[in-house]
Amino acid sequence: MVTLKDISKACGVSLATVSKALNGQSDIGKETSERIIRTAKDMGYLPNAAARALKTNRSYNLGVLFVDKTSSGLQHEYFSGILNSLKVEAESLGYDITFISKDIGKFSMDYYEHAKYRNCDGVVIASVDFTDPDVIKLVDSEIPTVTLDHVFDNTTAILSDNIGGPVDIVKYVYGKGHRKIAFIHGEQTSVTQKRLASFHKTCNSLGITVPDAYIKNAIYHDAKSSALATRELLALTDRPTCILYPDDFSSIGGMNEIERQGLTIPDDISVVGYDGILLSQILRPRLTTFRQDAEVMGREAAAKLIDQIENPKLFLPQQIMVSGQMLEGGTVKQI
Amino acid sequence: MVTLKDISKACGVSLATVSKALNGQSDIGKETSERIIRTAKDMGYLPNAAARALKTNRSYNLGVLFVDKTSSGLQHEYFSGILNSLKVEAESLGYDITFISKDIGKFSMDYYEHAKYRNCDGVVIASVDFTDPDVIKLVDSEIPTVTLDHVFDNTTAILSDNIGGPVDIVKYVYGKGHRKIAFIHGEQTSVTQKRLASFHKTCNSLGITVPDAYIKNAIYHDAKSSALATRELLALTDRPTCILYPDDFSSIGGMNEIERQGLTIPDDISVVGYDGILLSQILRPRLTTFRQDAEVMGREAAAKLIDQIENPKLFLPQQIMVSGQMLEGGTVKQI
DNA sequence: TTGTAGGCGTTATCAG
DNA sequence: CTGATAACGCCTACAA
Repeated sequence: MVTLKDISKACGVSLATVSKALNGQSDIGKETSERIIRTAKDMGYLPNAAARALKTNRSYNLGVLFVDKTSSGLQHEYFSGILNSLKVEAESLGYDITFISKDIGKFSMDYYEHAKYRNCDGVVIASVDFTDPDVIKLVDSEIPTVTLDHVFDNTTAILSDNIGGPVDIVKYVYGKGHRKIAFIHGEQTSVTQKRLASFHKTCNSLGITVPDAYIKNAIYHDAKSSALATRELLALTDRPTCILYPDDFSSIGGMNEIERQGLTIPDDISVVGYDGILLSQILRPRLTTFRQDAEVMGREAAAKLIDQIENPKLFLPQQIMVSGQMLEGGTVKQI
Repeated sequence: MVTLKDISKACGVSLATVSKALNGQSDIGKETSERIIRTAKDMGYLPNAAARALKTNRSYNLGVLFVDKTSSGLQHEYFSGILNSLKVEAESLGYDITFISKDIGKFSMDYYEHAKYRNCDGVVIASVDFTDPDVIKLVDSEIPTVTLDHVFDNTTAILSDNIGGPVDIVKYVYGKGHRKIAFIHGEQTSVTQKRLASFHKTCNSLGITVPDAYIKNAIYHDAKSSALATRELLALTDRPTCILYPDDFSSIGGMNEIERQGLTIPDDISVVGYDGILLSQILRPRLTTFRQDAEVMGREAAAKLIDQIENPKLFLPQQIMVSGQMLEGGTVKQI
């Protein structure tokens, strides 16, 4: 491994001079500087991140918290989309990404300790149980954090528009003539609460009354529970004409159930998803859904976190709303 | 931040003693050792990974190469499944995971340089273009590597059974009475070559002749290209009775095309996928497909790599075959 | 059984 | 403009 020392020998200058030249300090002669940079490249010099981190207390490394109860946040196309754009943006700004978790090896650490141990300059928190005390500890610590889809007091949050989504959806299906709209929602989280409240509010403002029986709970990204909820809805004497699902993936479970009962989509029942993942757009009929912009969410998360890291003086926690958009497919009928 | 020095002061012993006690060296008095460990915990001591890496040349950090041409290897459920289990296994063995890529920040590095810069103890190579000279450079370097689904000379490879998969599939559909079997394959990679060769060989051994027109190329994870290939197959005067797809996801494109032509699955045309991702199991009819065991692949990759890192003397490159299994769904008709 | 001291590769301060 | 030199936090002969 070639170090600064090797270069200093090769160039016949001091170690300090090499360091300065390579870091573009202004107080080095232009010629010397160029010579040093050239030989450094020739010799295949690479800075040693560990040494640099030790000295500067900056690792250029971002932690990412990506766990959910099913341990499969990564399988969810929405989240893997976020991760991907987060990675791309961070890398373009010179930062690497490391997963943060509890219990690394025999050591039992919490998230904060893990991030600290790895000298993370900051942590992006996505897809976790935000009520976990370990998450709160991390958020309350001195480590800069950015949360996704959850607001804490002193942290920047990147938020998908969980109010606007249901508004757009309900207005859309209302415009298609639907008045009996059922809503199957995911497990209790602040995201779910927002979507549900927004659903009710929008229905209310449009003069639609939603029977309690039209609200069903299920589990995100779980086709089975949505199928079950669907079956219950179809068994009602006063059936809904349109069903909103927690997400695109689970809507497939619902649609299967509908078709199993000999009904067709959208002629007998209309269906709307949520997320707008790739999958939704290759189904036939194309799924009518609300697209969350995972790419922007990931990019913003990285950008805001790095901004906070690099300009701590200017830091003000903010909530950044990332808007989505309706994707009109063929699963909602005009009635 | 609490360091060894702080603990040494608090305990009234030397820094070296603390280090030894915390690392479980045998040459420290039992009492002293216990006292040190206790106060370390009380004070909330955490080792500093950077300092340790600098000193020991071991980072307990694994690099992961996860890029494909579309920059979306992560979106592919098969790969995100591998990543997930890789992560879980590595963490349980005390290793963290960092993504490796080209061009981090203004620095333009290749994969090897990036891994070196981050002091990765080893790198898992998955989902890349294995002909990329930068990949070859990394594989040929002194950094331990493990590849997924591709064999290099001096490296351990974790291989999905791309020979056995097509064998099982062809035998299965043959058993269902099919003799006119078409195969739509993904872009040219060694994986594709193996599957294709195995397909031909198996057909041959069963006495099936496959017309050239039954072999179509498409793109992995791309519904559109599979739909197109499907259309061409259906236009043949002597149509296949069964179509094999490059993967589950793209098979949806094919199935849409089939249904758009007024044909039903499996009554008019039978269909088989590849991968056995979650999605395939929630479709109705359930997709008949060959499941690749992503969980085992990820786990083995981590385990073998770490084994190689920790026992370099005992290292022998090996090829580990991870077998899959047929998942019988409802998309292949008995004829 | 414990302590001393040197060094891993960098950066930064301060003199020359 | 350039060069010593002291840290950063940790590990490890070697000495006591």
